[in-house]
Amino acid sequence: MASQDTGLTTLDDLLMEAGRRDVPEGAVDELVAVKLWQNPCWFSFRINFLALQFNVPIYRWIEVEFGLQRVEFVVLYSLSLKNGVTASAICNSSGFPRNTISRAIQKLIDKNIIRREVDPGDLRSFVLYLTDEGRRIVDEAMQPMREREQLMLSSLSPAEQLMLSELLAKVVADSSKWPETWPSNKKSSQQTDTPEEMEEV
Amino acid sequence: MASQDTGLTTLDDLLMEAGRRDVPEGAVDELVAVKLWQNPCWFSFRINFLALQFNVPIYRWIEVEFGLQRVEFVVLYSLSLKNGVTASAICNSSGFPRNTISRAIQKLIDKNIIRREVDPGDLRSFVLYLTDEGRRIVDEAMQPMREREQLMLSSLSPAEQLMLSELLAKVVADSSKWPETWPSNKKSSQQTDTPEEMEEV
DNA sequence: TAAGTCAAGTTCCATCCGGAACAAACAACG
DNA sequence: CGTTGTTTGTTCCGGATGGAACTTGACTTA
Repeated sequence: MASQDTGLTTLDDLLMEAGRRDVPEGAVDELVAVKLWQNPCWFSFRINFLALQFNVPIYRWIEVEFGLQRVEFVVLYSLSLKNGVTASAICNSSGFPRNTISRAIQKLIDKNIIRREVDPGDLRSFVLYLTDEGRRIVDEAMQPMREREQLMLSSLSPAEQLMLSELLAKVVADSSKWPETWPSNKKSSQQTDTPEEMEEV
Repeated sequence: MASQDTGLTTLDDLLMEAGRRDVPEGAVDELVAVKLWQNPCWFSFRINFLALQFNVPIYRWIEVEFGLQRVEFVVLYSLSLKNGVTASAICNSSGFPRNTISRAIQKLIDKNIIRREVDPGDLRSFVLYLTDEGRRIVDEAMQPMREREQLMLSSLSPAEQLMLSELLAKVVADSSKWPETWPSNKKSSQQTDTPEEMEEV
């Protein structure tokens, strides 16, 4: 199933098993080990796993400490990096749908954490700004977030961290080329497929 | 706030801006560019962004094509990598909470995509197996998933992909050392909600 | 054996989420 | 100017989600 068993090691096998020998047996949970090293989709597993390892503790803490949902904090954090952006810009850079972002913005305005002004150049859209309270929250949240990141990266040397940062940046910078629907053009292989009426099941 | 403005370039600045010069101006959305290169939490942004770029199109397609939720497919995929595991093992390797996984398992059993048997060694837990139908679905889903991954990695050379795989594996393999609550040493929920001095640095 | 503790799964329920439809402002074009 | 189509943001609503409490089985200790 993986690759043809020719006895040769393919590039895919190399990619999949990369780093295996550096890790002692039993250092990770058994199913995690399988997902790491016998997984054709090694990349998506690794980034999803790491994203959750960051998000779950951090957003739980933010919820307890500041009473903010994950999406609300994403909006707040976006503004802390660049004040005066619109809701749609936050959507595009975060991946959340419009209505979810819209609701989060409403809540943040009610809580007096951000404010908005009509964009004079486009009466449909609003430009968002942090309030002093919003700035205070972000500043307070930043240190634990950075500490968690640094803990997660602490098994890598500074040179390795630099390499990882470069590689990930290169991949992200390529993202505008990827189609948003998938599989892109080919209509799903097997015949007799009336996409109109899949309601069943 | 970022680093002391000494005029020197710190390691943090290097990490944050890594790869910037390789990307032409305007190749990415403006706010994405800021989140990439002026973001103290560069690592969590990059992995979260990439995870969403993979998940959103793929899980939307899986939903349409097979009528499976994301969590259901995660269970299914886990079993395809290692048959005969328990619900709790899937929780630990995926990051979803127990009850969410439990519900997904129920639905998959109802749909005849997996089956379960009582673990003879521990009557509390069940051992899960793919049915033929489950195997068929995973086999059919695998190719588009791999294609999406490869598209996302296509800006990297094979050598760079190998390096990225090794670095991510090293980080994941270190994950058992990270505490599940954060910040680890500080007090928690019962707040004396006065957001005071301990955070000032 | 009985009590106490822990671990695996399940159920309850308030909340959250996102697809789809919608209103309003812009843009293009005759 | 109308007409038509696109973009921005909001609302509706059914289904999904996860924290907390609960049930049952296993393990520990006396």
